[in-house]
Formats: sequence, C-alpha cells, structure tokens
Amino acid sequence: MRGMDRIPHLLVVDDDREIRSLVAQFLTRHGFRVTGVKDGAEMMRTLDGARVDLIVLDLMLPGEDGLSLCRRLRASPPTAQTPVIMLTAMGEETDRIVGLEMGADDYLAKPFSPRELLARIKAVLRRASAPPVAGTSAGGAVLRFEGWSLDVTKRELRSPDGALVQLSAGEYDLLVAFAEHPQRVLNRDQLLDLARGRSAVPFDRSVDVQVSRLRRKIEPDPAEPTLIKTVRGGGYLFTPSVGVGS
Amino acid sequence: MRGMDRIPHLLVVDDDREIRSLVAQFLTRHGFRVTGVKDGAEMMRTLDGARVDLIVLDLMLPGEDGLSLCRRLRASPPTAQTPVIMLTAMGEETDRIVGLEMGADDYLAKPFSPRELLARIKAVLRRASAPPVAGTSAGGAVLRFEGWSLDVTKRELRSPDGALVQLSAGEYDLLVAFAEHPQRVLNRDQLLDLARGRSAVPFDRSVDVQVSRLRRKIEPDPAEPTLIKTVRGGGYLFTPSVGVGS
DNA sequence: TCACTTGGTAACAGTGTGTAACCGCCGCCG
DNA sequence: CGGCGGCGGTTACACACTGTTACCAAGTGA
Repeated sequence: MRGMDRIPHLLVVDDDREIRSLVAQFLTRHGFRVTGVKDGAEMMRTLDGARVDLIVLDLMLPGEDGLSLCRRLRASPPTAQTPVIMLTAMGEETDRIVGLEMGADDYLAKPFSPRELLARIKAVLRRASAPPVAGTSAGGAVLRFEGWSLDVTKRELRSPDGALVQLSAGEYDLLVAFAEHPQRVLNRDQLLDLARGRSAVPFDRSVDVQVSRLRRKIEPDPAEPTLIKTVRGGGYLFTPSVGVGS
Repeated sequence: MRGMDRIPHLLVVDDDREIRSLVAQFLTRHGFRVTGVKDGAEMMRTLDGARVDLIVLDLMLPGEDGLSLCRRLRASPPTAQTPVIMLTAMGEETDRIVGLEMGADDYLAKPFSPRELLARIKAVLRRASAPPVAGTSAGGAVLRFEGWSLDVTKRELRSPDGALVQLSAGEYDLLVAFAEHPQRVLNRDQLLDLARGRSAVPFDRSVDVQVSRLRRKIEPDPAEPTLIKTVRGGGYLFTPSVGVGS
C-alpha cells in the first residue's frame, strides 16, 4: 500500500462495547493499530493526543451523533483531511447520501462483515494516501517511464517531449495503478480495485474502455500498443520499467 | 536474468509440512536454494542468519499471520526490499481485498500448480533484479536464439533483422515454453502445461495447431521447419541454443 | 503394396477484446 | 434554472484468437 511504511492507526467510535471489541480485534489481527472509544467526547480526546489515520464512526451515538461529529472533524484543520468511514444501523438510501454529503469517505450499513469493513478501510486509506501529501512512496512524487513523467503530487502527466498531456481523473487513476505495478499482468478485477476501489460486475467492460481511452493518449501507435499490452485471458501488462524521482 | 549469477535463495513459510516439502522439492529441482520454515518466528530467525532473495509466505499461519509479517518485513530496512509472494487459501472475495494492497509483490490462491508458483517467482525475481532506472527502458530478461530475441518483460519478439513480430498470446506463451526448454523433446502434455497451465483432453490437437501457427510466423520455410522440429510419436523439439541477455 | 497411425492445416465456431456510439450524471455558467 | 460539456459506464458490433473438427499427406510396418 502506498505510503504505508508505518502501521496505520485507526480510531473506532461505537457505543456498543461488543462491536467495538470485535472490530478492534479483527483489525488488529490484520495489521492495524486500533483504538476504540465509545462516544464523541472520547474521540476528541484521543484525537488531541495521537495521530490517527482513519476514523470508523458510528452514526448513532449517545450525545452528539456521528453526522455532527463528522462535520466538526471536517471543520478544524488537524482532522479536516482524516478519512472517515461511517457506520449506520439503518441501511437506507438517505443515510448514505447524507453520510457522504457530511464528508464521510465511505459508509457501511450494519450488520456488516468485518472483511467488508477491512476492504473499505484499505480502499479509503489508499485513496487518501495519494493526493494530499503525495510523496508517500519512499519520497518519490514522480513516476518515470520511457521518457514520460507522472507527477502524483500534481496529478500531471508529461510526455517525453515535456508537453502536458490532459488526462481525465479515471485515466489518471488507471495509469497510476499501472505505473505502480509495472511488468506484471493485472487482471480486470485488480485494475478496477486499484484504480476505482470497486469490484467488477458481470460483463463489466469499463476497464477495457478506459484502457482504450488511455492508449489513445499515451501510445505512439494505439493500434499497436507497446506501453500497455493486452494479455488475452489475463488482463493488461504495463511493460516499461518505472523509476521514482522528484 | 540480470544480477542472477548466484543461485537465488528462497524462503518458504507455510505451516503445512506437506506443502512446504513439496514446494521445496519442486523449486530445488528447478535450480533454487530453498529453506522451508513453519511460522513467522522461524522466518525471522532465518532472516537474521542468512541472506534471502525472495519469500513465499502463507497468509494463514499459526501465531502472527502473513499480512502482519509482510508489514513487518517491509518496515525494517534489511528486508524492506525483499520480494514476497503471498499464498492464500481463500476464495475470490479475499483475493480482491488482499490483492496487491499488502505490500506483497504477487500472490497466488491455493490450490496452485507448482509451475504457476515457479512462473511467479521468476517474474518477481526478474522485476526485482532490474532496478528501475529513470528514463531508460532498462531491459529485463531477453531470450536469444538464431538472431531472434524474445523479450519476456515486454512480451515482444524481434526477428533477426530487428522487426517486431506480432504474436498472439497463445503463440507467445508457446514460444516461451520452447525457448525455456531448448534442445529437449517436449510432448504435447508438457507443452500444454507449460504454455497453458492445463492438461490435455482426449484427441487434443490444440498444440499441433498452435505449433503450426507459430511456425508460420518464425520459420523461414514453414513447410521445412528448422527451429521447431516435429518428433514423431514424441512431441516437438526446439533446436536452437538459447542465450539470456539484456 | 496396403492398412493404419500420426501430424499439418483449412475451416468453423465460441469466446475475448477494441472501440464507436450512446446516455445519464454532475459541475459550471449565463 | 436550464443548457452545456466533459466524464465514464454500458451497449453493440466488428474483429482477432483459439480449440475442435475434418480431411489429407506423410510416415510406418507387414
């Protein structure tokens, strides 16, 4: 995981002691440092004293509720960027909308599987570790290959002759996924996960189409790709060796 | 393979004694030095005392699990760069979650074929031994025969006059199988296994047809093959001697 | 020589991939 | 608001790839 050289510190906020301890155990087993607290007041105290990488926040809490807490997190600088995953007991559409609008990065309806939570946490951390404090991967903010340079701080791509190449957000994410895993065959599921943080649905062709669009912009001859090769039945292969630099 | 003048030392970490010994035997037969251990504690002890080029790490282990171990490897300098291939016993959902996010260089779902593991090990070692250098296309492993060069990093074949020859995925895989086992009669079963990872069904002629198609592209005179000879009742023989280079 | 086995390859069909076109979504701006 | 333009997922269709089948030629042994 990009920039994950430290063990990520998670803060779980839920008033149900049982859920809290189950979740904390599970996440600890999977390599995270976990602090569990029961309400917003404790959350704020914890945040004062420790750096936290991600907050898992129950919507229903005694005292101030999750939504309101989320808003407060977003309002003050030290935590304005800290990712939040919201837990809600109700699974209604409106919750989701409200939750996401409040500034949560993702949301999960109870009851949820720990594995699902784990997946969301990783996805959110991965997304969060990219844009703001980029240089995460061993100090390298720029990925270089075949004369191209991909600046992950500015989200900019420059061609070998130094020209800025306009990429859409999706094309950029896909290219980063490729450049971070060069010289290996990535199947469509992995690409979808790396670039979009989601998994494939049956007959999902979105990766193919995005690859096609990306090729149009970076391949000398899109009809005969050299940078992104197709591996029939396998996926795609980013062929250049990639260097990190600044 | 560049920088591969020593015999690579692999460390296999799996609590199942049978798997461990099977894998170790197989990899030893294929030219690696293999140490097998049963858990994370033994792994760490081994790493203290010996240099290891690649770790094959089971996800499910007694005590500390593979994910957590992987993170610890990454965290401390001596092993931060050591490639890890993760083995996972679980199904599809887990693949996605576990995916490439844990700092492993590759992963393989159980049950896997030893051949598949071998292929991944070679690929990972190849990537690891070609340290990324900005700008240059720092050639990986290239197989050379009779003036032809087969770049297994870029999946490209160049004819003696330097022209790119378009191969389909199947033709490419077949040619790699041949080039990695030159001057040996390979029967159809072996070829199918090497190139497709499957075994033959009754009356399976697919190898014959693919050989025919491949000959059309690489033999000076496909009617009178010289590179890929037919051994009646035996299989096929790749006649050139093959060199590795960059 | 004939009968039989084995391999070469054309033709076909099922499947995977490339990509143009379409459409809904969203942010932007008059 | 309402139109607009970019984005990205979906669909559709063309085309490439590959396993199967069929037929023929080459090889083999009696």
